[in-house]
This record gives sequence, C-alpha cells and structure tokens, in this order.
Amino acid sequence: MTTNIQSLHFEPKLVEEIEKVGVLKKLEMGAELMRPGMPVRSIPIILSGSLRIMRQDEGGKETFLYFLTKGDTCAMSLTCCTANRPSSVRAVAEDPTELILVPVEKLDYWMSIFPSWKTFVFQAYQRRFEDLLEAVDSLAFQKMDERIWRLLKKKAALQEKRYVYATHQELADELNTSREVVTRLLKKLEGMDKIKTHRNRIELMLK
DNA sequence: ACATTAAGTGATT
DNA sequence: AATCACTTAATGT
Repeated sequence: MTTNIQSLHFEPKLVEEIEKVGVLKKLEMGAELMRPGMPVRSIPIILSGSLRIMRQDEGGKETFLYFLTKGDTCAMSLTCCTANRPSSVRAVAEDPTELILVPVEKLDYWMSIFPSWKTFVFQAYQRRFEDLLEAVDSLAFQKMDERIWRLLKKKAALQEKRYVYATHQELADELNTSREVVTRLLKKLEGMDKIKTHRNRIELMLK
C-alpha cells in the first residue's frame, strides 16, 4: 500500500521538489536501512510499512527505541545530517517498506522557504521525543523489585488491611514474569523487613 | 497417609 | 530476569 507524497500535507511546490530530488527506495521485510557508524547522506520519509529503530550496545545487544511509520521521518537522521555525524542507531524494516530518500543538501534550503517543511521537521522531533520517553519509562519499569512492591502496596491499599491474598504465581502472571522471580524478590523484600510471606498471603509491614 | 498445590533453591543462559 | 529441574513445606481429602 503506497502512500504518495501529496498525502503528507506539504505545499505543492515542496511536493514537486521532493519528487524531483528524492529517491524512492523499497525495503524487504527485515532489510537494514541504517546501522551504527554509517554516514548519513540523506533523510528518509516513510511512505508505507514501518521501520524499527534500535540502539545497540558494545556487545551488539539491541534495545528497541521506537517505530517509524507512514509520514514519519527520522529525527536521528536529521541531527546526524546537520551535525555531519555517523548514525548511532540501527534501522530495520519491520514490514515491507517504501520510503523516499532526500539528500541532505536540500534540508536547510527547504527549512527556510517551505513552512510546511519546517512544521514537518518540528513535528518529527516532537513525536520521536515522546516515543523515546515511552521507551525510557518501560525500561525503568522493568525493575521488577519496584514493580512488585508497587503492586503489593496498591493491592493492600485497595482493601483496608496489610494482607495481600495472592500466590506468587498469580503475582507473576500480573507482572508478566516468572514465579521464581517473584519468590526471590519477595524474599528480598522480606529481608528488608518490608513484608512477611505466608502461604497464599503476604503481610505488608507498614508502620 | 497420600495427593495436590504453593513456595524455595541452584544451576544455567 | 527467564527457564529448568528439582526439593521442601503447607493443606486438603
């Protein structure tokens, strides 16, 4: 399903420019568009499909940052281009994807004469920033010990008492983790005198 | 006493 | 933090 450039509410003259200077590129699912260290010579505008943007650590382990979909462009590319720095992320096609590559040289010029381009770039930054915050949140939330403690307090507060009636397995299911992890972290909380564990029941030690 | 279910543990990735 | 393989403890019949 191809989206054309017209649907991205650019002014007609800009659409013309993009068509003249942009290069259409199609990516198979799983194809890599960008990898860390690659020089960035053009910025992509996604027409259809989606790109998965990831960060990579030294060992090559990847963490998901955000998706780019129809009408998006890559904020990283914009900064890399203007600062003339290599890419620090990896971009892989999540689906079969079509995009237009716009050469760097045009960016400044378009910024100054096309209001819709300025808006486009500005929005790209704003949306990517939001996505990034979301990614940070979910990573921060993945500290299971905190999540369990929050859940217990919430459950206890929901009633009036200091007991939470649940098995480790049930808690594990709620937190999308394994029973063993829950058991161990509860043990840790118990060691800190925050709770006492019983069968089918957890006692919150609130003073 | 026996079976069932919950909880605890070590090792491995 | 997840998974596996097992052990041990608590409870129900």
